[in-house]
Amino acid sequence: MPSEKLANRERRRHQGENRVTLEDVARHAGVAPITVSRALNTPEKVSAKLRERVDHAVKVLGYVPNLIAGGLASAGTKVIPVVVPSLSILTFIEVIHGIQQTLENAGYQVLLGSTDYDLNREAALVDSVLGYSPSGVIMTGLHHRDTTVQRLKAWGRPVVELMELGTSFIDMNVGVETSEAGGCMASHLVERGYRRIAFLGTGMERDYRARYRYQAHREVLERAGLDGTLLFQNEEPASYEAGRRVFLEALEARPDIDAIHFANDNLAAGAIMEANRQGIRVPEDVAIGGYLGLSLAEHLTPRLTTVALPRFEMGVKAAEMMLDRLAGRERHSQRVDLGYRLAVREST
Amino acid sequence: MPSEKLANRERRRHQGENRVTLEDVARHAGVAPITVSRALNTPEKVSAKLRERVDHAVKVLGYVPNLIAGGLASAGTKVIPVVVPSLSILTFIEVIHGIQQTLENAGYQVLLGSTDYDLNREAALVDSVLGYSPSGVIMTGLHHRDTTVQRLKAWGRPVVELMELGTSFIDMNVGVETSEAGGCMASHLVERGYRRIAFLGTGMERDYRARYRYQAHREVLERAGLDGTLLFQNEEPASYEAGRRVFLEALEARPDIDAIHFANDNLAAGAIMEANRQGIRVPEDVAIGGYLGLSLAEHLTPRLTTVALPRFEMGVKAAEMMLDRLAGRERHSQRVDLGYRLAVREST
DNA sequence: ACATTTTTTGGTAGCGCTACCAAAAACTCC
DNA sequence: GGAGTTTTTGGTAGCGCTACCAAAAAATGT
Repeated sequence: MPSEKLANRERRRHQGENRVTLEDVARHAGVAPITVSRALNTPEKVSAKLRERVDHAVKVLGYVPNLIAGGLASAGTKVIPVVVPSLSILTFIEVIHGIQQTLENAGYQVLLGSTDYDLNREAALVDSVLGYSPSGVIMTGLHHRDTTVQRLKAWGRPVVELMELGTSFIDMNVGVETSEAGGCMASHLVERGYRRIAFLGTGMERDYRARYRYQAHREVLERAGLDGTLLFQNEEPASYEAGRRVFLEALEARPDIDAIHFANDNLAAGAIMEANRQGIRVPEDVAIGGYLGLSLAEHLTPRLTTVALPRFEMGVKAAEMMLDRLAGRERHSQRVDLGYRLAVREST
Repeated sequence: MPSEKLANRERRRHQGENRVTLEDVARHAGVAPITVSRALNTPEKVSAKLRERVDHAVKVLGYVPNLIAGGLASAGTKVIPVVVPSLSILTFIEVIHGIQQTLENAGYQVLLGSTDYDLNREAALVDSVLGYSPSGVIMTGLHHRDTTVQRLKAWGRPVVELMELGTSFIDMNVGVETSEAGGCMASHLVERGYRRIAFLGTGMERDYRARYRYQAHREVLERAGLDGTLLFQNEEPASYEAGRRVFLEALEARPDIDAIHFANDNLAAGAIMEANRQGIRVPEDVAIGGYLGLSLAEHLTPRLTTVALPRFEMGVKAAEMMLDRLAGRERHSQRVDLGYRLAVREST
């Protein structure tokens, strides 16, 4: 025989938590709960007199809106997951910085996810963060598992994919033509008259964008009648030390190399610093070019020639595209090319 | 005269969303909704046979748990806000990396907040993120508005404050003795025999930890009978360029300086690279010490002497302390000193 | 075979807010 | 002053899941 239904008060959950709710604020202010909600969220719909009473009650009671309940009731939160392959690579850090600053200023929160270049992990992460009913998702790169693409398309809310540009993207795409950017450095080295140009990279097994750049590098060299297969790589994560090591490896294997195209500036910087220590003159003995545009590039001796990406701006733009979409504005194209810049300095 | 109550189906919200809910999964699997919830969250409480039916239904229907609803029902989410003063300073980036990796591996999500060294902004941010009913909060530094401290203490869930160690903290504290660390470099320079030692920093108006280190630097010098007031600073954000500039400023103002204690490695690296360009010999003409332990320090010519902080480890430890608390374990002290290390290299 | 205990499964009110519908109050026009 | 319109305020079911209580089934012991 079922027991009698408990009164609401008796059946209460989370005993002892005793948090102030919107209902408490409503009672204190002498208005309906929905008026408190309106006062906080759409104050223009509430008279000045009642707004004042509500604001006072909020202050006196120390009320903090429960965004979980609000999110459930309105089918969404002001959270934007940002999914990147790595948090130890400065590129993504600067992008995140641009995103976070722009979104936070617009009243949104960034949920941070890192896939470690693993598409299965990305798929699981996307499933997980969608559970928070975010307003949209910002993710890195155009390569995903089919399930991830399908899931996000079916989800139907704004998605920005950033870094490289492509012709096929889920919703919006912002970045640079990554192959073209790689080819740009190769062209520069060829135009400078170098003949035995090597490509040095690390972690390229996982970093397909670096592979694209090598591809483009190769094509440029072969079109110029040069050997594009001088490639030195390993799977170390990119670092100054990795750059130092792969640089020494390359010079030992092929002392005739007259220019090196590094997959990124960290590697290039490590090489330049090692060259300085060993009395190898850059660019006299070997020219060095990088990719990314780290600020360090301007301070090295010699200053590093690099292909500079607008990383922080990319983050800002991705966030702006997201916010415009969320606000129902269509100010941006769905595909935005931010362009890169060849910064020719002393190292070539 | 009020209209008749609408049937549930007729009164349904969010028309057209048509998302798969746990109830749909329950119907498909032929079990109660709570059984689906248990199968997903505490599978050991469900028989293997029913678990299989549930898992199959989840897959067939493409169900994604609504963590908002789950969070409301259970009075909490598996989200951990991480609040840092800046996303453009490598220190905090590496800490965030340690935190995020550890929490993500434990099934938690990081909500990222940046205060830009503004305690009012921090207060607003804390109020905002508490609205998501997070499991705990990780924040940077021990300086907060009184309202922030009161709010977090009243909240009663785990809070970790990281970076500098103190005697008064909200809940848990992990970091290093920041003054002692600053004094360490000063002692090193004094012991090395330098007599006119300057302290160079930027952004110290906002970065109280740097001020603490200057304070300690000063005390060490004055205890050694030396002038501790040789201070060169401005409010530029720390960068290689800022380091370059303040370095040149200091040398111009006081050509007799024989050693420089930089507030951080970015500044020190900028100075060393500029010294190289200008033919100023380090440490012969002027010795240089830094603070932080950037990997760049090991690659410069000369290699930089620095006080190294375990930044990534600090993040990992903060997250572990949080997770232990959340799991009801008391493996850690509430105050963990990670220690720093004086890395003596060529620049002194 | 039955009693007792343990394990598994289920019902439902409620977590806190808001979308939706509606009523009341205020304002404007004739 | 009353009719019509606009603005402001209110009631409540429901968003999706789960804590709590309870029932049913299975397992164990005598």
